[in-house]
Amino acid sequence: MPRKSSGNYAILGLLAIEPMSGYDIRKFVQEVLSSFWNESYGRIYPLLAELSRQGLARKRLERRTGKPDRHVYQISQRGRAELRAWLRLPPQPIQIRNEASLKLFFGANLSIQENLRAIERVRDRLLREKAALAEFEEAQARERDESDQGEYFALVLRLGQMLNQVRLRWCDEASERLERRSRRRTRKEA
Amino acid sequence: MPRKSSGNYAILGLLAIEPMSGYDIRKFVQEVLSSFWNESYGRIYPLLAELSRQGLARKRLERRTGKPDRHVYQISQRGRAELRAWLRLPPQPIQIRNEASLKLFFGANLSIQENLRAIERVRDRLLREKAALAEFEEAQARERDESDQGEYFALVLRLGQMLNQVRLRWCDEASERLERRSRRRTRKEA
DNA sequence: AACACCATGTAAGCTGTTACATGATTAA
DNA sequence: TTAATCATGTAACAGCTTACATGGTGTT
Repeated sequence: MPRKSSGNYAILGLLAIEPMSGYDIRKFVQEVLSSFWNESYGRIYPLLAELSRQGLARKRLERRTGKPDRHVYQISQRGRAELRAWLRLPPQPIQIRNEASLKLFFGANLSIQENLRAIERVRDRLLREKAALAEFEEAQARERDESDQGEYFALVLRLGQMLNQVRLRWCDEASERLERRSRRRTRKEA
Repeated sequence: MPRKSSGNYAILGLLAIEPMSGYDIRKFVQEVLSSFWNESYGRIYPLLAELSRQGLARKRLERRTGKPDRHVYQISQRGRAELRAWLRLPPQPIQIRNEASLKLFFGANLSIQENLRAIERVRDRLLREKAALAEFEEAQARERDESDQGEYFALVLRLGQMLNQVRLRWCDEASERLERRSRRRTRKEA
């Protein structure tokens, strides 16, 4: 049996937390998982249909007044079993494409000043992320969710915060190093 | 004009460091860039051909005795200009798929012990990465490369080390939290 | 002779994004 | 009525991996 792609299981895992629509899933992924996962609409809807066809999730129409109707998917017992089996497999290696790092690695092709500005922009992004993470933490603290799901959510949130913090520290360090180098250069030219 | 994919420029950037063959590029990416970038053979060779067709790199056959001949690509002046233009564009957002984090996020579907073992495996991977990074640092220190390229290499190497370190710290913290939770649970059952 | 590494390339097929099409509801 | 958000889906295309095919060279 060819191993199914992780996208299937990512969605199955979310349905195991609570029943969701495709729209919910997209939102959840963007808001909560974005620091280590992504799924687009173009994948979510076909994958939901497939999960439904395979009997791993059940689709039901939720009629609502005041808001558009929606298709809510609920994980089945077989779905949970498949999810657990997948969770036990060794994880695939991390896949990453960090264009900002790549560009800095090629920084020798630009001026030091341009690279300093690039690092500044990275820092801005990190500060915005930091604020978003802090909001999550507050929301979490307010909810006082003692469930297992709450615990694992807290763990990955903490990882996100630690990574964010260390990246910010790196920005400071890198800026300082480049500024020193820039000053050394000006002195030599004089 | 449709914006070309970053793969083109990643390869162009490597050729700007020194002339390389497809094989060299693959090796370099795996050894040096793997913490933030990846390119497979299936992309490298077609992209090299395209760069050559567009006049951004020149291909030449290097005949060697004692080793197989190889096709070495050298960046052209136009290639350097295109590279600089790309470097100045704002970077694409980070793309990441971290299956290990995703699985831990879904940890509530497994036992605490299973999740602890998963974290142990992550830690092992990180320790191996740490050793590889330390080797790089030593090689760097030995070379005493004072060029700009050496400086930018050192910067991204440093980022890699800081991220590795903080991830290891997170493993310790997460293990401790889960162990506490596990003990609390056993007490309650008693 | 076998294995490891060097070296180049292609084809099939999956993965994943983007743009498009469609329409409901709510608030300004 | 305009914009924002909620909501579902598809089609075209680009990105990317994997397996395969092929062959040279060096070491054990």
